[in-house]
Amino acid sequence: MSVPNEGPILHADLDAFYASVEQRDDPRLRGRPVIVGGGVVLAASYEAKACGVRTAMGGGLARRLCPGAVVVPPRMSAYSAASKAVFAVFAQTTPLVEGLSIDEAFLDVGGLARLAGTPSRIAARLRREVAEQVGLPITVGVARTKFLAKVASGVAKPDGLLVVPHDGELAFLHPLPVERLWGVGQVTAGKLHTRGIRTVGQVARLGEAELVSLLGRGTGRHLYALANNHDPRPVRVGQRRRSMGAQRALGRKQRSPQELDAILTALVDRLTRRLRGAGRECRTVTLRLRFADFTRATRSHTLREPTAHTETVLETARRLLAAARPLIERQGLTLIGVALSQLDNDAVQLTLPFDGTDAGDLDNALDGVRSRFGSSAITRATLLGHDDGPSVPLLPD
DNA sequence: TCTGGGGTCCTAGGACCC
DNA sequence: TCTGGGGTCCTAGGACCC
Repeated sequence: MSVPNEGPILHADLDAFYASVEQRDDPRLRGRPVIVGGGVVLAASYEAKACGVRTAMGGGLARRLCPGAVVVPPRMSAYSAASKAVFAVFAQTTPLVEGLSIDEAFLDVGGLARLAGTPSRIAARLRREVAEQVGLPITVGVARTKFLAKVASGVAKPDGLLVVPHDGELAFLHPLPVERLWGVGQVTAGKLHTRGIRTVGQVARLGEAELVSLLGRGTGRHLYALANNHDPRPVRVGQRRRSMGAQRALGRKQRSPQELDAILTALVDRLTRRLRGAGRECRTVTLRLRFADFTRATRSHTLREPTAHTETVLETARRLLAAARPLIERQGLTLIGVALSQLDNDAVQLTLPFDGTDAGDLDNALDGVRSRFGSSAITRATLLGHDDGPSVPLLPD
């Protein structure tokens, strides 16, 4: 579903989301550096960011950089409740909301002008309502296109509001460093830097052919369009998830095949449960591996028929793992993950099981018990004695 | 800085079909 | 015997984002 790109578009982005929720819920944390997460930083408050603490940083380094920081364990249910409340405020503003992650969304407010005032008034009210109703700071960028709105919110952070006027788009965009462009990460920025290109304006002065030869067709064309301010993408409502994954870092420790199988089983168990909970089925099962030297590999298999059955997915994942055994023994394994893709809607089951047992019924029975008594109520025999660790959803920043 | 977890999209080669 | 062009699907890798 999409709507015509009339704009203006708001990009609303919660600031240091997990850390802000912690500061909201515990007044003692306000104004202090807060780090969410133990072994690795899941989120840092702006006070902690000022010391150089960044998301995904190791916990040890973060503590050295910011000895005064309060480190708190993540409370995922609190964050997802806060996210729901914020998205409810978005929905009060306009039905045309495209969620990007747990803490970020585009809102198309074109056509609202007569009812709700100018875009900047709408954005200011949105910020006020999120503050009053949910108690969290949020930054909003306003522009004619999604890309410019997103760049604007990035520039305005934290707790800011920035409107890019129609007649000031290039003046806003061109002085910015190339890293501000959506889709420019370390690799692309590095390639541009070696050519002496540091600003968006310099990118815009290159020809499309030149960018394509430097960066490849996909990235080259993408950057050419963005730097020249061509972003026709409309706000899309009701986008469905295209894949679902779960992974687990293993550290340097050697794992026995039995241990690996137990971890794999736990990952598949968790994933297929989520899959069924969402009423979806998958066709492709991908095994993700990371080795001791931090290189990665994937092995995948596509099934003839879509499935949401734990045993079917597990069998496929086990075969992929078995086939990768020599690779793992050579390279050493530091992470194992499973991703499910080619997701379909769960069709009504028309086929009857030929042997009188229905794997789906067993899955549903197990899911039911778990949702009533918690996921620890039923544990596979192979998992006893192994801790699968907590599951962590999308990072906020 | 010895390094989470969950996603998206793009590219390229090979198999297979017409 | 040597050979076209086009399309789709699958697999694997890579860059990037939050």
